[in-house]
This record gives sequence, C-alpha cells and structure tokens, in this order.
Amino acid sequence: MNITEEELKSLKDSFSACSPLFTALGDEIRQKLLLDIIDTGEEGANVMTLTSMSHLSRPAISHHLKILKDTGFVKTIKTGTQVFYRIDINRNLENINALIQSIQKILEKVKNEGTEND
Amino acid sequence: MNITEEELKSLKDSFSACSPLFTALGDEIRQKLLLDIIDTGEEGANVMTLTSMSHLSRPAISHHLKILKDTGFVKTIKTGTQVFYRIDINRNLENINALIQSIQKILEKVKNEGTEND
DNA sequence: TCAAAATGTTTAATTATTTAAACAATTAAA
DNA sequence: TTTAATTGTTTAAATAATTAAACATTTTGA
Repeated sequence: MNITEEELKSLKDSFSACSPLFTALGDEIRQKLLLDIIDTGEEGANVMTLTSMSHLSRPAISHHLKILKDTGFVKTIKTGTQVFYRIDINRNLENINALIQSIQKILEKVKNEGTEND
Repeated sequence: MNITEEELKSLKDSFSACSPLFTALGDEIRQKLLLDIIDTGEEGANVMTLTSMSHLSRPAISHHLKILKDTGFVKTIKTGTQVFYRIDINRNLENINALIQSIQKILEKVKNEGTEND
C-alpha cells in the first residue's frame, strides 16, 4: 500500500486535534461515567445518581465529570439544586469527523489492496 | 432530538469495545510517539530514532511502544538488530468502524434537526 | 430568614504510574 | 568466537494523578 504524504499529514493533523479528547477518554472511571450517562438515556443523570452507580466518593465523581464537561463530552442542565449530566456529541463533532475521514480514506486504500497480514 | 434506545445501546457497545484503545491513546507520550511514527512515513522508525525525538530514556520509550503494540496501533518489523515501528490501522479497524457508525448515525439525526446550542 | 438538599472546590494523603539504571538477549560483522 | 550495536526486561525510586475529608455555594421550601 502507498499512503501519500498528504494523507499522512491529514491523519497527523486530525489526530493532533483529537489528542486532548483521547486524554479525557483515556481513563476507565470516565469511560464508565460516559457509559452510565448513556444508560440513563436522553434525560441524563445527576451527580447523586452517578455516584451511587460507582464505588467512589462524590467529589471524585465531580472531578471526572468536570473533565468530561471541559472537553465537551457532556453538557449540564441545572434543575433546582440538581445538575443533570447528558452526553454531548455536538461539541467534538468537527475534530472527530476529520479524524474519521482521515482514517477511512486510508482504510479504503488498504481494503482495495486486499487483506495483508504481517 | 429523539435518540432511540437501540441507537444508545449501539453507541454504548461500540464505545465499550473501544475503551482499551482510548486508554492506550490517553497518554501524551504515546500520542507523541504515534505522531512521530506517522512523521517517519511508511517505513516507520526504530527505537533509537524515536528515543532521539524525545526527552525520555530508551526503556521508557520501549515501555510505551509495547503498549501501543499490544493494543494494535503499531506493528514491528525487525531488520538486523533494529526494530522498526510502523502505524497499523488494520488491527482496530472493526471497533473503530463500529464506533464511527454509531456516532455518525446520531450525528446525522442531530444535523437534520438543526443546530441547537445549549 | 433559616434549614435542608445537592453540588462544586480546595488540599493533604494515598495510590498508581512512570522513569531510568542495570542487566539480558539477539543479531551482525570482524 | 569475540565484539559492537540495538532492543527488551526487571525493579526500585521518583513523579504524577487520584481520592476523600472538610468547607463553600446555590437553590428550594418551610
């Protein structure tokens, strides 16, 4: 397979843009939090509920939720004293899409040349 | 927007499958290593070269390269005493594609309902 | 206004990860 | 076969990240 310099640069750029996202996702607590939030559906879940689904303290959960919020994976909706956390896919849309397209462009090329195992 | 239970489950499953990949990518040293490897083009780079591009020791680089290899992001080609590390996109193809499709299905739905900012 | 409920924040202590030194192993060339 | 070159591995020490306690803040209802 012959991947062009241009394709490699595109892959590199989009990967660079996604680096902070990967850093945020690269933690099993935060991964579980996202899965738990997904589980609660569109309404989202408040901090109490998410804490009860974990073996950690509320401040720890709060800490990780902040990271997920700062990196744009979740958004918050305040209702009275409660704060509901919901999945937010819009925020990272551009970067993720760019990475997806870079990878897929290369994948197609690889596919067209048959499956080669090392 | 109304995301179906099925779409949420699909997103959850494919995200779960990608969790170990995110964990591997969620480290700035490894992110830089991947970028450096991409920079060297298709031939890849040996450990010496990658070490010289970093401020870390060779054992540290070796350690991170092992993680990237175990999770299937790079493959190795031995040439004499040298070991070249190359980007490997095939290994994680299925999981990444599943996640891509889950996200894109939801993204399209969001898109069709106009851009809503919170 | 006062008390309760829910969450955010700060900080020291714990925990986990990362690092580099020392050593082992493999390959090629002399 | 001996030496040099390159890389992998083991392990203790250093470093970084995580955690929970204590406190602060905001909102609601009595």
